Amino acid sequence: MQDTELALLVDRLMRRIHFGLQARAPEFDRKAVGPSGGIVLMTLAEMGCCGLNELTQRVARDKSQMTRTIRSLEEKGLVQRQLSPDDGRVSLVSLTPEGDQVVAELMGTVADVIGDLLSPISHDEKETLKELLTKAQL
Amino acid sequence: MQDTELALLVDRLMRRIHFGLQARAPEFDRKAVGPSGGIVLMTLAEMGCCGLNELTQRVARDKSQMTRTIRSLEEKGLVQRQLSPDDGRVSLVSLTPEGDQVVAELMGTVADVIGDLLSPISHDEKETLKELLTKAQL
DNA sequence: CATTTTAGTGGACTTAGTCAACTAATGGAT
DNA sequence: ATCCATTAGTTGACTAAGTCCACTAAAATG
Repeated sequence: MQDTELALLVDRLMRRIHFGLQARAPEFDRKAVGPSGGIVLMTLAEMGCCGLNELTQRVARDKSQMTRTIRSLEEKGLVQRQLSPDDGRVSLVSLTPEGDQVVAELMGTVADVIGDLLSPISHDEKETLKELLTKAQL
Repeated sequence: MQDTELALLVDRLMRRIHFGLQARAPEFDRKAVGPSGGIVLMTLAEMGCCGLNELTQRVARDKSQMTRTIRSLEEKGLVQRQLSPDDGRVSLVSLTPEGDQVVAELMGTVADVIGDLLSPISHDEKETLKELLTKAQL
């Protein structure tokens, strides 16, 4: 019943990651992708080429918002789209080479920030945490 | 190095909780406190009476935003403030009886939503998750 | 075919976050 | 005491993100 605490813990952790990244944004976010762009880019790196809708589901955001985020990333040359040959409705999104590079930098910084934040727990505990969160989400 | 994944996992979980609550908001959020108000109320329940700044640190938000959130909750009669007798700068914030009640309903719904979302993992695993997240944050 | 779903887009609006400037109380330092 | 730096909180102006709804066009259903 008091799993409520979990919501607060997750929220706090998220916010702290956010703050950590924010502080270092000037150093690494040359393309000004911002938090939402960053999430999308990293997710895209994880999923490879995929439909916009699929991506939207994964990051659990509104599809209209995703349209705008992708457009912005496209304008920055980090992402490209092409119509699916199989289904004329879906537009497949993928990282450009430049996008790959931005993702790499981004991931480096994220890993740094998380490393700092989670320094109180051991490597094994981090793995456990990751496993649990992964398992929790289907 | 690929702790990056953790950021995505945490973000996703947060978003799913958010969606789950959003969907049920009409049923329980009579006071329209919204996500940010909800976080503050629950945190306040956890901390008891505390200074605004202390609260701001805990929820890891901007203090100017907190000023506004608290004012809104105050106008709804869910929260009250009084100047600290020890320090004329700090205004102590606490839940009103009505605030307590709103928090109780809110926590019920949050527990529900999290229960649904985390159904793939066992009770023990949930405890582990909570412990790890707690330990991770000092 | 006609109908319903599904993918994606656009508009209008609300909420939340950001950043800098400001007031006022406090805690030292001399 | 008094000057100075710090800390708590507030305000304003702005940007970013989320939400909701209506819409187009391409599948899928049957």
